[in-house]
Amino acid sequence: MPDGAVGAELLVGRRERSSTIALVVNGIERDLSWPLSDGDQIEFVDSSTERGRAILRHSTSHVLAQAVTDLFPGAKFAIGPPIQDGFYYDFDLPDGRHFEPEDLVRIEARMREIMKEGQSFVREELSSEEGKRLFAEQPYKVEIIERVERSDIEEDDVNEVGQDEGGVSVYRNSSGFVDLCRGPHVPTTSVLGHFQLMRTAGAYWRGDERNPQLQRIYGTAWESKDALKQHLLRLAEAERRDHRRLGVELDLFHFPPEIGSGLPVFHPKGALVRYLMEEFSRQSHLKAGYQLAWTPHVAKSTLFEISGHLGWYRDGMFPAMELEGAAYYMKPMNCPMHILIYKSQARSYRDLPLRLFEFGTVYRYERSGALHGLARVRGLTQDDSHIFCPPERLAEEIASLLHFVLSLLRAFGLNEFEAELATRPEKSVGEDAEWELATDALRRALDRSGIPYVVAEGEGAFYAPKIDVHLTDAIGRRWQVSTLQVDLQLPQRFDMSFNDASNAKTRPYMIHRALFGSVERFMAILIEHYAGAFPDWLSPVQVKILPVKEEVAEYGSKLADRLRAGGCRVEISEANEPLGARIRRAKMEKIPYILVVGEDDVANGTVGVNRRGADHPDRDVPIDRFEAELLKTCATPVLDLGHS
RNA sequence: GCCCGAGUAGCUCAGCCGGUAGAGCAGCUCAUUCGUAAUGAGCAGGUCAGGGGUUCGAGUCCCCUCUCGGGCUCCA
Repeated sequence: MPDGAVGAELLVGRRERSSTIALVVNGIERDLSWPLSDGDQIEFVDSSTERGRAILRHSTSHVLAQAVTDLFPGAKFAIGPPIQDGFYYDFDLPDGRHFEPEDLVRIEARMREIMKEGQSFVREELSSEEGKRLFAEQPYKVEIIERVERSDIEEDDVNEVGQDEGGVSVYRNSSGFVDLCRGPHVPTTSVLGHFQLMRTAGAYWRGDERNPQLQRIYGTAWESKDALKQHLLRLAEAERRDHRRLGVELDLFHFPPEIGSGLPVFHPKGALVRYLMEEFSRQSHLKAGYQLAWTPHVAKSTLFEISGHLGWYRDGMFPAMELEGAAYYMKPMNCPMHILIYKSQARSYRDLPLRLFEFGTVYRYERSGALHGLARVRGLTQDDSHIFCPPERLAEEIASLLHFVLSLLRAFGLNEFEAELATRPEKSVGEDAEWELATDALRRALDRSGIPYVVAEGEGAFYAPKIDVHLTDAIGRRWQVSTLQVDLQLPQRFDMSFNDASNAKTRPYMIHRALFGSVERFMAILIEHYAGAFPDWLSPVQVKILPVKEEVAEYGSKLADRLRAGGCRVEISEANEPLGARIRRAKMEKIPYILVVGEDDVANGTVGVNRRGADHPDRDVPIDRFEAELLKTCATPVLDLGHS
């Protein structure tokens, strides 16, 4: 290649040509038109890789900005980065205008025109002075350039400006549209096209709620028609699994407006699922050496003053109730009350570790816009535990705790985990040595557990480092569930102690830990993970018996009695509507076993078994054999308590 | 909390330019008694989220409140 040749020339005659949209030159992403020098290290960026898609999406967001400025003269544009599955762009429309749903249709049509025109993206580098002149009418762009001048670039800005040059770079389209941008971009708008605008939203400038709110448009964009289609199918699948929809369809819970936002009631089937989840958890805790605790829902201000909650967390609490001269608060956490149980007697090292466990319902004032089905509520039940142990036991305790957490999650059929180790934030309290000891104990526990983890520097609570466990559900979404925190503050605030083996008064370490996180939220995750088809042991109804006609009803009810005696949850659907209709109804209820019994079965002591998910029913199964199968699949899982 | 959108029967939704509310499913009744995803007929079901306003007249237009949805912010 001659010196000064451009990237695109490398591709002539190569198979990668059609899907390569950019280059990586010496480790930096560049346009295909980037001039190359002898000795440059080159990689091709394919549009179907995450890197390629990001470029594609970023270019699509430019086209969006161009379309909006075409259709809304005077619109100011702010930033428009690629994001997971798509892109967005933030605008400030003249006269405080807002986008309406019909606007998206017009904008999308204009974008398709721009793409059809095949406008090229041409890079140009300017001094920041030139940049500010060019964007004189674009205050948000000027603000970004000024940040570049002060070297005060935030993560949000890196798509907008090149960090590696002294000035700024811009991209011009052949139509004259120009945007501040680091690049790279696809060579022309004709490369784009597999996109869809999704929704509009308000978004604060620079993500700060004190700043004015801009109008954001979200879109999705992909390298091919098929990839776009697959993405839209995934969205439809997520909608089908939405726990709020399934909660109504399966008659599990609802949110009565008369009670208030974020305060669910559980109907019999939902309450049963909850009971099963909680009971399994409770039994597991007892087997693992926990002791139960039970504490009230309200407490005097004194308690939360000592704990510090009223100091740091007042805004997140329900306001006070005045009673006999004292202020009472709904508890936002259970820990202070568990500490009082600890403190009810003088503790010896022989009592430790003391592991207290409670399904504690707490109340938190979540802002109305933050509420989301069962996943974000104002009254939630934590499967909360506080473990008090001597300093030297900390590492061992955390390791076995993490093992317990993962075993329990696995028992619910969840297998894909990733943890985050959140370390000391800048604003925090406590001694360095304590932080180090606690963080180190967490890190060693993670190493032993074998699950992948990342270190989130400075993401810890101000009083403690923590491990957060995330899981990936059946359709690849991540949820944060368990949290495990070493508390360096509360033992001091409550002046907790125990007598060690040499009779010295010693401060215990305290571990907070919730495993489901909240029962409500965990149920939401299970509903979505299983698309409402709970594992047999959690299904509110495990077996539905359908007598073909009334004459065999008695056989059906005897069968029901027998299966119930074995501990299974069985319903009968009488023959007052056609069999097909009853099958359909039971299928929609996602019942694991539908049993059809008719004359043949009465004669032979058999059942027709229609298993959830099976293509065909299984006729003439002897009752004994079915019962054995049922008892096996409906059994509560056995927790692996093997100590690591 | 903020921006946008929505709220009509238990559920899903229709209801045009303002003229007094409609379907399917679910429910109830009767008939049907059936072998693996919808039997038929009939009946009942509504303060059109709530309040205020404009109008001869409001589900429809305007204002306020509540609730929900999508985002932003927040999640100690």
